[in-house]
Amino acid sequence: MRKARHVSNLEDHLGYWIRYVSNQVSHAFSLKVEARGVTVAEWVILRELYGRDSVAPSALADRLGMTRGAISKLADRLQAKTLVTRTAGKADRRYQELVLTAAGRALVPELSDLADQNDAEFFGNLKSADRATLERIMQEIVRRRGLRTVPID
Amino acid sequence: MRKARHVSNLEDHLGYWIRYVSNQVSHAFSLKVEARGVTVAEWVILRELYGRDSVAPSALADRLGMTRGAISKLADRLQAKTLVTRTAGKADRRYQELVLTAAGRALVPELSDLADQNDAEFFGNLKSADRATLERIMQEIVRRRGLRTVPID
DNA sequence: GCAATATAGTTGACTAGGAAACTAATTCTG
DNA sequence: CAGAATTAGTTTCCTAGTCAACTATATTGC
Repeated sequence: MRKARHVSNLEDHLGYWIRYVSNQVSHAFSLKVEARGVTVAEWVILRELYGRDSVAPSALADRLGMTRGAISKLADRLQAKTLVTRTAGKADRRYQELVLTAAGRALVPELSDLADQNDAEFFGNLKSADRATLERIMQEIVRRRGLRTVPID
Repeated sequence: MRKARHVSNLEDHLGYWIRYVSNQVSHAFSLKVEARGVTVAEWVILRELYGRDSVAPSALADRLGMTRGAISKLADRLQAKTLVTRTAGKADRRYQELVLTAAGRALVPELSDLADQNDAEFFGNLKSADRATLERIMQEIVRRRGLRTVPID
């Protein structure tokens, strides 16, 4: 007789539920920002540039946990949309200086509003104790695993 | 003088933290299953087929919230790995019958163990009250938004 | 019962990202 | 100070999805 082997259900895992919610939140947000002509990844870059004089692609790659190749292509797109400029560094010409254009600078607060809106849409109904618990647990997990990069996708 | 405009930080959003954790959990899981030669999406399909006589690709597409094109290609790969078979339906030849092979059937419990392991790795240290709260909140959000598909990516 | 319509699955064009090979600029070292 | 090693960014190839056009089968409605 075959040994009875336990096979857990997908829904038995907390990771399942978190991914579920995360995907929905991200997808909803992606619809919102794409109506403004940018992707979520582009939004994150714009947000990182906002309020800074200039940022090097490599710094973004490190901070966002993406490859330099990916940042290079993102910068291409953002430049094509005239939301950022890209110039060779003065001191060290290996580095580039990514800078928001006026259009980019104007767009960030609008996208930020969309982010606030999106978050409220999903989490606004939570009781504030639940909100706080959720935030604490997530941050605990992040801290415990010593993670460092901004999640993009 | 320019109007002061509030721009929220990325980390001000619960969605940010959840995506962060979700990405880490998924990525860790993906490394585990890929060491067994399958992707996360393939695992989800295998799990859906497990314990069922046969499932049609279209049913998977609906259930998993993926396009039929994606399922078609996934089925190609799973077939190439000889984990599933694909035969035209007897009654209605438009439908296919996806069925786990013996190898597929044997693999599912192992992958299921990896899923358990991965979940424990991230959430095992939580106090059980926190676990319960987290699960409740996530399910509440899912229920409130009337969502229905299994999250893949 | 046959044409119009609907449904299941496939395919090709496209997107976004990762990996690794590549180029250009800088720094290190002997 | 010249050659080696390092670093920043780009590019090519690959993967895994979506979307939309397409094929094949089944159903519907004169």
